[in-house]
Amino acid sequence: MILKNKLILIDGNNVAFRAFFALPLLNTDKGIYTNAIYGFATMLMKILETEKPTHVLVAFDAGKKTFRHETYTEYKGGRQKTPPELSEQFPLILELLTKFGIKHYQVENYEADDIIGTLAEKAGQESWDVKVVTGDKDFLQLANDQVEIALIRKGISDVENYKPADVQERYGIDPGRIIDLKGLMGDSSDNIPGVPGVGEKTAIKLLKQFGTIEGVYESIDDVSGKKLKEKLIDHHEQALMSKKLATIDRKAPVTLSLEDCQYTFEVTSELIHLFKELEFQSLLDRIGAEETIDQNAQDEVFDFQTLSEITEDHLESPSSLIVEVTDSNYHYGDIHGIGLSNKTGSYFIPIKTALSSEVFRAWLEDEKAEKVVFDGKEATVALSWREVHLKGIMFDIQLASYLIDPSETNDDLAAISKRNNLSYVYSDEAFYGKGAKHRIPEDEELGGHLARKAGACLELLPLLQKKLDENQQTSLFNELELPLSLVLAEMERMGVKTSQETLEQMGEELTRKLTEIEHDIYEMVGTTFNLNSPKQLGEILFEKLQLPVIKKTKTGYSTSADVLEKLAPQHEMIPKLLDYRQLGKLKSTYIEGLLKVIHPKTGRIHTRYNQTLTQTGRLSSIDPNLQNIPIRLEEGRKIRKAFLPSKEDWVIFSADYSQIELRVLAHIAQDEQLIKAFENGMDIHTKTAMDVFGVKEEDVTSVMRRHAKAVNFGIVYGISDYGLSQSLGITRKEAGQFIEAYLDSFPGVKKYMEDVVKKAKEDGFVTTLLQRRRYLPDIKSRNFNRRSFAERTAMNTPIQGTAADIIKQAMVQMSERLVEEKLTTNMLLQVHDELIFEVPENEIDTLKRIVPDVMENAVKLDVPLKVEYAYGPTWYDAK
DNA sequence: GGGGAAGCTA
DNA sequence: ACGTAGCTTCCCCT
Repeated sequence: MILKNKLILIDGNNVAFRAFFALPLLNTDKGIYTNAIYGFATMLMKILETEKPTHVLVAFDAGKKTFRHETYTEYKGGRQKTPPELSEQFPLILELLTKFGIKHYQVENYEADDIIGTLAEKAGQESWDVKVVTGDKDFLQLANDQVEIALIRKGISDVENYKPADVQERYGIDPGRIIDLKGLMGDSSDNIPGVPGVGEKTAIKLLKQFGTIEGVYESIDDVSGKKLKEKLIDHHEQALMSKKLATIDRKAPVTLSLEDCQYTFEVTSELIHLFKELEFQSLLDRIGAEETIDQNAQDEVFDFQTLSEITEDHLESPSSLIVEVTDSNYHYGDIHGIGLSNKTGSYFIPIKTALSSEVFRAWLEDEKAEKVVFDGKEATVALSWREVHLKGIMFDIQLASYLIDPSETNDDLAAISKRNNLSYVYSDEAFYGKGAKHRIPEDEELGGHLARKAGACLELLPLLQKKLDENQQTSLFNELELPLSLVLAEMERMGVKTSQETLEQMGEELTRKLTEIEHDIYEMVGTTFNLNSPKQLGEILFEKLQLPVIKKTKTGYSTSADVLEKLAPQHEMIPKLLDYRQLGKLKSTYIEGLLKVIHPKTGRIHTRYNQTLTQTGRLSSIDPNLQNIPIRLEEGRKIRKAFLPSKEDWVIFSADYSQIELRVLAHIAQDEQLIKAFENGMDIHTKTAMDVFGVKEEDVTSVMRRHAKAVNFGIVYGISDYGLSQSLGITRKEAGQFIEAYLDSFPGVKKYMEDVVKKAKEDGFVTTLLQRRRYLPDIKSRNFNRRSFAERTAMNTPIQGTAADIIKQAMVQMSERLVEEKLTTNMLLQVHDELIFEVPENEIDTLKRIVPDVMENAVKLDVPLKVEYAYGPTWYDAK
């Protein structure tokens, strides 16, 4: 069988522009912008994978002037200049194509359109399959039985394929009439005038009636509508010229033959090299290039010694210390070796040697022996499970790196090293392999890796110290984050006692209810299907039952709770479905999920806090996430009954900041109104309602208060009229008026919002009260969505981040205070604005005094902080 | 194994 | 086409 040739023609300029504007302004360590290149490569790979072409060509526009300018000097006039951040990416896009083995081509005086038109025609005549990839609708004129147009819709990888029938379906005209359509309606992006006042709808109507522009003018008397007729007559010439401009030349002087475009799929080492240079890790994964150990790293000789006996001489201060854990969850993993580095050298210590050495154990526990670590919390917890109490951590590379720039990859020592021009460390992923390929090598090989890691930490110490200092983050590091990491280590190691029986009982009840609901639904609908599949559910609701489609997702119908609520009156199964969703969530995530992570030896759940992840400075919690245990609905809230104190007659004691974010806002914005309201102990939502709606306190209705509350949330999140309208179910205009009224009532807030965005534009970053930092490169983006998001982030991050600073400070002080007061109380959990303790009965009164004291005075603000507390036999009762 | 939808928290 | 910050589960495709 002879395989049919398949030619892909790509509109290079168009794809590059789209990629550039669709993606954030990515750049490599060396400061090369890569977003357009990345987007181009992503699109290319997708096309090559799905289409498997035999021939490929990427066509580019040549120069500024084309033959179309002879027809109309204003052609493509008024276009914004190509941003330099994009133009500098073009040479690399060409290099990328070369390394893919793909031909690129341009012709003086002609546009990419004409090259593509000419070659598409040629290939079509030879009965090849042709596909044109572009974002420009003009190309639809080329569609025919051989030529299909792939229109990029939004983003970079979302395409819509047009065969002639699809053009007919979408526009109601044949592909050949697209030029008439453009001739009538014009095209603002190419500055093609068309006929003023004629848009897509009118143009299509005319073409359906008369066929072509020429047809329209031949029968101009039959055109209905006096105004329209006049406009057409007045702009006769212009319409014909516009049509000419929109016509793709299929006879352009293309010297390239079809065979010149031959393409064979091949992953070359050159391509891999380029991807590495451009830091396209995800694309490397996609072409199946196993992350190999960096050539540079491998080449660099690294001297180290494997110790079979440890003496004091090996333990200089400071030393970097790597405690390597086998499992990603350090509560469960084994330690498989120790790396050590100081001015006497770098060492690998096999784990047996380490744990059996009295000298080494004593050194680990010696507060005065200074250690530099990478993730001290991990090392502390892992050793603590083995009854070794690590002391003397003076610096944590991971934490420091996170404070310097939270947006960078901070969980990979190799990446941090690279950013600081150290190249001999292997990344853990490359060294151990990932997924099914994960393996832990024998000591001989392992030793080098750990010694290199230790060596890098020691070298990074002064570099990161200097950066912290330049950022004025030294005290944030020393006084807050480093001590906090040790507090968190204790909390994680302690864990929280969880009743398996309680969870199991709740699980059984949920299973019963779920089975019943499931059957009811099947009966009502008359068929069985997977209730958990949004796809199957969508088909049932919107096709079988013909319910109205309220919202769509990228992949199909939306079946989210807000959609279902709107549909509830239309079908009796919907409320059942909502119940099913709610209970199903409880069962799978919370009952089964939590049962899986109760530690078999301690009977407790040991979460891990990620201290180096969030962009705002908050903690996050994983495996399990104990920061999203249900509370809003009673059924879910009952899950909290499973969380208990360790011992009899102890209680769970919970304390939370009241309105911390609005208080922080009042302080940062120095808004007199808001500060006064908090000083007077007012209900802040009521106060907001009074000001926004201009009523007296006693006249604030519950609806007004609810709206005011939503406005307050909106303010904290970086408000938009759209967002507020969504959350309140009001129009965008009304939401806009609420916001305006709010900002008039709180002028300090208004000024803050303006100033913080301005400052972010100047500095490129925003900061919190304690000098935490977040960079916002998108704040200068030309893409409205990206820029708006960055602006909201600029408003929100100092607020959310300062609140995080405050509770972190409180945790450090609370931990010290518990020691000072010789209490046996344990701090167990942190949930962003809330601390949870387990407390023996005889310490409750003390805690009632010191917890609010510490939390309210952790940081001095110009507004009072307020803490509320509660306690009871389970977490559920601490309300 | 990964991406998307959905839903839980502050 | 869109309120801030997260994590886990499920489906479904590769």
